[in-house]
Amino acid sequence: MNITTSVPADITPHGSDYEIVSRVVELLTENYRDQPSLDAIAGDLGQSPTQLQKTFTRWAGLSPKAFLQAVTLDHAKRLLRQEEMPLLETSFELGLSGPSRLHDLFVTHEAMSPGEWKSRGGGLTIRYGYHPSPFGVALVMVTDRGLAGLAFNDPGKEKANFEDMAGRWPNAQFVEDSAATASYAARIFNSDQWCADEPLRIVMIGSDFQIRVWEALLKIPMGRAVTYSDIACKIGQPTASRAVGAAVGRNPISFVVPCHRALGKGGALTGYHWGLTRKRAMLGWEAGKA
DNA sequence: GGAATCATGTGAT
DNA sequence: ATCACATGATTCC
Repeated sequence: MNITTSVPADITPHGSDYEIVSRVVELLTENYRDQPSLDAIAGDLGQSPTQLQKTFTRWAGLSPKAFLQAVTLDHAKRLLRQEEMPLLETSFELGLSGPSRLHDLFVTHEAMSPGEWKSRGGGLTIRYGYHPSPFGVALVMVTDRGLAGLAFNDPGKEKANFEDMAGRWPNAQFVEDSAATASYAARIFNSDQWCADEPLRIVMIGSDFQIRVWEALLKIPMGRAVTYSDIACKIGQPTASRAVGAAVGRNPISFVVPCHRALGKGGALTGYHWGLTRKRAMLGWEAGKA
């Protein structure tokens, strides 16, 4: 099969594909040692093997088997080793003024001033909405300056999820307005629309250190990965790898700021705020697009 | 080898 | 001050 034209087929009306897919991913990664057959997995999930195969491939652009390979330690190490090109070398100064191509979807970013950060979102109006995505239902948050937050719901955790996000800017005012967020959602999850004509505007609300880390993440191209300590070096604090981990984990705009491309030094997937399974899913999904 | 243990920077309390 | 971390390197068995 060839290029999956990331049409809405990827994005089912109720995001139910992801729920199936995520369970497949779980099963595969938990038991990859005994190489479970497609039939066995399908049996566990109460699906027909062919149906499952089809759903999965439509979603990822990869067969379950190829997917498993793509999130293997081996592959992750390869992603890391490709470190040759400028990658993070490209100076920050260059990226900071005016629109520039950071990330595969074109992104311009803007950081909140320290004062705005200290006010913890005071005086800020944040509009939010829920939209289907390849990784489950996405919670999208925007300000008039651009995209401020992106999170993913697990079924049943919606409330905790919202509070997690809203709690980051306790003094902001939140208004449900999915009309305002819909265009962002559509744009983000259709790789077709990752083009330069109208860059995606995001606004980073965070401490100085966090913003430096998130900027570094934006420079990781699709299908590549870096380690936490790489990032630490690039922001000029080689011993701060652990702090980097904490900052990465605090990134409010998951996926757009590709926090899923940060791996442990040995290539192992370490943690992910929205669940390790989802991190694997994202990496596999990208492998299918690349 | 693999578990236990440190050194470590940041941000929240 | 103190604590929890999406880390990483070192040191024991």
